[in-house]
Amino acid sequence: MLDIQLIRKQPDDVKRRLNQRGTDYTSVIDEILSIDEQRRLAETERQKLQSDRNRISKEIGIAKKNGQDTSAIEAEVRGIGTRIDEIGREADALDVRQRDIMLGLPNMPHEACPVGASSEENPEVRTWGSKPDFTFQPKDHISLATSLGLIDFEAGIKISGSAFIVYRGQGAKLERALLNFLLDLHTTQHGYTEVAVPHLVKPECLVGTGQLPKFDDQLYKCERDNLYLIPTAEVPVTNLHREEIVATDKLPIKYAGYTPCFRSEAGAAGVGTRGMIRMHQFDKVELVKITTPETSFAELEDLTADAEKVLQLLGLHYRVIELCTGDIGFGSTKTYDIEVWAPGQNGYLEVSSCSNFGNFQARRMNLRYKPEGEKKTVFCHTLNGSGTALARLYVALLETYQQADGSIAIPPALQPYFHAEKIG
RNA sequence: GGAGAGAUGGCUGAGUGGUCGAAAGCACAUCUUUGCUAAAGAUGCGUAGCCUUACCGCUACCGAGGGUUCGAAUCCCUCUCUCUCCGCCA
Repeated sequence: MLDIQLIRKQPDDVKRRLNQRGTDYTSVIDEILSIDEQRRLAETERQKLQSDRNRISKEIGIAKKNGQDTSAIEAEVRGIGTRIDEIGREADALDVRQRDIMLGLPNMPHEACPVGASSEENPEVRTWGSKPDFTFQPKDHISLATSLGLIDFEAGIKISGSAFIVYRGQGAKLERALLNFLLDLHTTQHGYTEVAVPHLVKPECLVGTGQLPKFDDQLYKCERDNLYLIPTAEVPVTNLHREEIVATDKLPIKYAGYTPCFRSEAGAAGVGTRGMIRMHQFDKVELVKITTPETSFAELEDLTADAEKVLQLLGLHYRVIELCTGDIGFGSTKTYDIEVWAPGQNGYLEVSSCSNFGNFQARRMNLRYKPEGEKKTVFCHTLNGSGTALARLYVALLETYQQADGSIAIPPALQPYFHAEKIG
């Protein structure tokens, strides 16, 4: 959520920066300002009336003690009460309306965020490694995983429908090995605390991280219990500190957590959904940081490097791109995507998206800290990035390490977890 | 699922209709004094909003939401959560 004070003070600046996303927010900001002004007028009036009522009610109390008749003055206060109800309803309605609009408003891209209209204009920041050469025609992960019996695509469809898969045998073990490798790397080498969190969350958590109210159709919901399946561990992990004033010496807080992720992917069916590249359920290790405003952008660089380390250790070629203003996510102010090379796709797959949300999420979940020597609390900055998504990492691994005889080599870093040098 | 108890400021914990935003203690901050790895005293110390250049001031908040009343932490209703016991269960 944006700061209403900032919108009031620098509306043109806010409009300019939001409009860089490629949508015109001019009229929305004007509407917010108009509602805000009406709201404050009503609020001031209400408070004045409440003040009157408090004062007179106290006088009544005193008069009654002295045995005086107060019926006339009580009638007067009753009238004030009626007016408080009226003006109060108006103020509350305006407040709700203002909040609803504010919750639907995206974050402002950072000033340094590259301006662009779409993903076409995302600049490449750096690359690591190179595309592997094959002496044979490389296969894609679908045929590799099927012929080696690692993944049963039909079984996934049978029990849950399309875009669900079943890992079997060595295939299931490979997924488990990757998970352990990732969690161990981040917790022992990068200083993250491992957390295992619920996979079902209350709606307010999703409001906190920004998925609600706007992206309700992308989520699986358990209607009867009013709980949602998490689309990413970002939601429960960041919300661990919702409504808190965290101690300054605890910052930065760094969490690594594995969870499955559930996404309905409404409207995403069709192109690019074959195999295991886009699924309704996939595993992911997520990195989350809660920091002070001063350090968040440096922490973003570190977080991205932590995610890159995964691909480096596994020997997978990748590139890092920065998302331009037209492609950046709803709550983010700056985002790096890490894309791994998948030979069977002849293309790059996004395995991590590392973002700094500034205080956008912190405002929504009221997450603050009190700086040393300051009286006022300040909103924290929140960051997260995949470290990394498992399914696409799995794809890149199979396709990169496939051998001429159809087997899959296991990179050395993963062997202590997989307990074998190859599959097949 | 059944029965009971509870929810007050960073913590402990008073407060059952009228200067209660809330006693007291602890913790914390500043200062003073005595001194030496501490003690005593003084003062301050919740959050948010409105109004203000600022100061001042005002309003709301005692789990949440309604209600009664001139006036609610306090009375009534609904809900949520926590704890204890029973049942069921991986």
